[in-house]
Amino acid sequence: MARPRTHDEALRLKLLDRAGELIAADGPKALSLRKLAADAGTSTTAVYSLFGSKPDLVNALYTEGFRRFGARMAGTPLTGDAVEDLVALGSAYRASALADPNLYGIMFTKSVPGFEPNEDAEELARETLKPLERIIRRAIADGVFVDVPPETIAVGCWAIVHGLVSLELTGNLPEEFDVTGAYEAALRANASGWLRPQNSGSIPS
Amino acid sequence: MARPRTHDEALRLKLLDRAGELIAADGPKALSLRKLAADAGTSTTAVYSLFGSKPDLVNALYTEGFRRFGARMAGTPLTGDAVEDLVALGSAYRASALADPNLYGIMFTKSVPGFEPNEDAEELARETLKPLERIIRRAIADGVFVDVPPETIAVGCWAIVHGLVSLELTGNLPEEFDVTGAYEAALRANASGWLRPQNSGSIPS
DNA sequence: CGCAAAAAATAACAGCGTTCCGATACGCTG
DNA sequence: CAGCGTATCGGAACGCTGTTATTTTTTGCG
Repeated sequence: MARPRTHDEALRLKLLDRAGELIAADGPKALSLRKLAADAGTSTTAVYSLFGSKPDLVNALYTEGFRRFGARMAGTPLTGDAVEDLVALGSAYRASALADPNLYGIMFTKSVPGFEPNEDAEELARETLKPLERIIRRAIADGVFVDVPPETIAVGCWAIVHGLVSLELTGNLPEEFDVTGAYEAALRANASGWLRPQNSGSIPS
Repeated sequence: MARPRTHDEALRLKLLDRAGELIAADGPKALSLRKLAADAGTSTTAVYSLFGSKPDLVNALYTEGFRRFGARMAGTPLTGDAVEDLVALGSAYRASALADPNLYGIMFTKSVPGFEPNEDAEELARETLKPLERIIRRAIADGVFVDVPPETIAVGCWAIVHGLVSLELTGNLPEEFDVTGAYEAALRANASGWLRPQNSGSIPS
């Protein structure tokens, strides 16, 4: 009845892969549909038939980014000590960002101007923060953390890791700064701030 | 000797003003030199003779943003209580961001793709964080905060306010979330985490 | 075998930042 | 006062972008 499609799943993956490379190498600005299509040996139309538009292509990258990010978070070994576990999750968060800074920009800092994630992608993104919530809920239930809404603490934890990573990636940290050390100290200080008074005896040096 | 210039300081201010409005209204993506020039009743060449390029124009916006931001920070009344003063500065930071979110994006989240602030602008930006450093240095000297490099604490404080504000501006906070309350609680928890043990008795509820 | 339909590639469109170039309008000089 | 030199300006042009329309190609079925 018609011509069989060659814009298949393989090409879709190839384009996604190459798009990731382009962004990782030279930032979101360097991702051009024309260059992308030329690199993949096809035409710009392929992107439109496979993804719909450039924002939709970015949405696919966003989703893939959160898949990897979620795997890192869910795969972080936990000890049961809430403060240490929050530090560990924060370190995984940072490692994920440093592994592909430009992908991180797409995921967390709206670095591609016209792009907004769709509902599915946002749901996936929210899902990746579940390990964080679990730790906090348990710590509150066990009386280790103060009894405030868990969202409050979760947002605070997310904020400090996101803030630290953003500052690091945008080059806003001082020269000759022990990033890893300061990062862990800041995470520990932040987490310790939510300890109930009788548990707050141990403060980092 | 030659034709007198009509691309003068007044036009420069007019362009900057209008550029700020365009960005504030529809985001950095909506700032087009052609539209800007047309709105100001001049030609695109004017922008190039007055600023040099689009990134240079954005640099002027960046500088103006940090001038206002610095005034807010320096004008925040302080009490001498380190934790409360850090909360106050953090609230001023948030107020500044909410007053013009898109300007905040230019200043702190590299929301204009090709733009990098020049050396003068970066120096001005660093200067605005001086009040933060002063508070921290005194708190360490007074034995209120633990004896770590002040940069470590400063970065931690900057990170949490930047992280919280970023999450708020990108719409990543939960629905029906008491932002102001959670913001202050998180700031207080973070600052409290740097208290020396004997001073850490009072934790927010 | 030819025809219709589906898919892919090419070309076109509108917009962008930037640069070039001809037109313009002034101050100095003769 | 006329005319020239020159600094300045505005419009047009260049190369790029994302997107859309059009044309070409390819295929299975009657």
